Amino acid sequence: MSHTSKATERARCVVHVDLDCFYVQVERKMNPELLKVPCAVVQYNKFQGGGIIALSYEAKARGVRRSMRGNDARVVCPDIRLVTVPTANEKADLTRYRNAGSSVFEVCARHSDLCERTSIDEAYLDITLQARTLLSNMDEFKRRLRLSGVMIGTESNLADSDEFEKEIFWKDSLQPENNDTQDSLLAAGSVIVAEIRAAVKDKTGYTLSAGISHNKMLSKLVSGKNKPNKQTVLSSTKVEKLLSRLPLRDLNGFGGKLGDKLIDKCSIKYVGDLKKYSLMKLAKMAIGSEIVRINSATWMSQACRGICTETVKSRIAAKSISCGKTFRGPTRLRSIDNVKEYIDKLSIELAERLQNAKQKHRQVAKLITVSYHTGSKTVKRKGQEINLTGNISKSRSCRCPATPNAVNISKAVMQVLEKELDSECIRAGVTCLYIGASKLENVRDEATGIDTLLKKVVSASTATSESDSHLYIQKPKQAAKRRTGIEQMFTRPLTPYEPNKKPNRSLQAATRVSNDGGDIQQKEETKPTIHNLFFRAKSKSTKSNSSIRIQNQLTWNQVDQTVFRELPSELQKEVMSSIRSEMPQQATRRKRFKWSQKP
DNA sequence: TACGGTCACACT
DNA sequence: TAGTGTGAC
Repeated sequence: MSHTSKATERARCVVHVDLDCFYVQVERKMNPELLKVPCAVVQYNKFQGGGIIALSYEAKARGVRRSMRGNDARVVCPDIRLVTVPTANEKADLTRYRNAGSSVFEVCARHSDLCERTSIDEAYLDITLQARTLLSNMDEFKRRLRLSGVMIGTESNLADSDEFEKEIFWKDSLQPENNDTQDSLLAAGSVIVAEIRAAVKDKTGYTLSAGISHNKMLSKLVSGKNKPNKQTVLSSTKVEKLLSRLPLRDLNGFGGKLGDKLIDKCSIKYVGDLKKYSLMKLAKMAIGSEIVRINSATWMSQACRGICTETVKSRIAAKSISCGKTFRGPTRLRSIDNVKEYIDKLSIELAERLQNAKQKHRQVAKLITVSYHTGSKTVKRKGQEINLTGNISKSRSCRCPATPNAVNISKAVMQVLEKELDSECIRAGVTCLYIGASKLENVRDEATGIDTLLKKVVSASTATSESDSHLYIQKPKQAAKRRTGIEQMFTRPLTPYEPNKKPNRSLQAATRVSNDGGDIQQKEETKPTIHNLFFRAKSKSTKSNSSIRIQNQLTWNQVDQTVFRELPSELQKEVMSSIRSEMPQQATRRKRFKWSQKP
């Protein structure tokens, strides 16, 4: 990556924070006897000692693995301490971990520009502006650097790593003196992250690890490289080499069926191997009898080059709340009464959590969804049992009751289920029940006191900007015209570009699609799922044609210059060649300008 | 009949 | 929209 001042201006400092063996930390805080001994947190303990959901580093060192049951863990580590997750309403109750996580990310949110919680124990932070500010004052930088204990410019913590890792992962080994490098931004970021981690430790007692880099994908990739309780920096200069040797499945998004397919059918071993497929080849590439979708091809094409333009949002509250339970083996539910019994229990938990969301985040749900799995459906033909459908999984929704207490939720859910669960389903047995609340919207204050009225005014004037509040505020969604592939990646409507509105412009997130009213909606990055990467047999014939056809519709005027500039030169050439046939003269001028930045 | 309980999100 | 499926932890 070039170190032009333009690149430095655009560079972001994105952090991924990850709490170390979090459930264990929570249990240890409650019971210090568990400190420094091998221990694991298990869920339910009736079947083979329960399923392990968290492990201390001492237990990992003794050979215990997450895939083991509690009993297996005792075999390899006889003195392991097993702590059982509390239960409520006959199911595992994760409230204590959820709340502990919230306390951590509230601290993070107070200390960073943007904090986006992505799971019970992980979040992304964007500290670009803070890092830039720190970088602009070298004396201050050096003072805080000394206090933070961050080692700048030395290779450390890698004594046990192999030579390749030593070259790639430097723990905060960046040179901040040269203000014009992107690395200096990360160096300043390192100091800020160390301060945030110290604040979290101080306020909550929990330790976390962090990855610091220029985008979400890269920071997540390295946040676990020096666990526990350490942070790792990934310089942009090391990205290409790192990805060239990174096993494909290790990159976020490739860990599932997609990764398997690419490895099996295309002999791709490392992330970098994907680069040998051009964007167009990725789009047309056959994997078995299936074809990669073009919009996911663009995602892959960027990912294998270390490009990820997804922005960090400001949100620490969940967008949906759900709870459920599986009923394996003999516990499967075989009567509607039995189903109701558990829906009642789940409703108690959901109602409590909704109450909490209202108090804490002023959220109210609009939609209730129930989903269930049943066993196989079979019929008898000519005296033989024939399996018709295999397991069934379905979900149905209904409006959330105005007063979402347990009784009302259960009543609404059962109304749906009684229609849905026919005698055949009941005969097959229900193996899984989930209920959830979604479409969480920001509730208006209902009290009428003068202070509340004042608050209302304040919230109306400020709460529309996500960055002004750490609460997630649901914006009215508008149906965007869906665009795919290259068109989606490079086009933008004719609206003024606001360079300072966000720390960095996002590539696909910058794809703003005009709606009827001229409103703008941000289209987020396409996530690669096996579902959206491969055409299913039934839709193959029609959909593939429309996807591939997109390249012919692209014109130079639709190309987003800021997006184009960020692409590696080979991708730029590819895009150019795909539209060259209709290039107008004006475009030629632009083209020369662009090429001049990429020698 | 044994990797559970949750989340987010893409796509149709 | 509502429903289905994937992926991650």
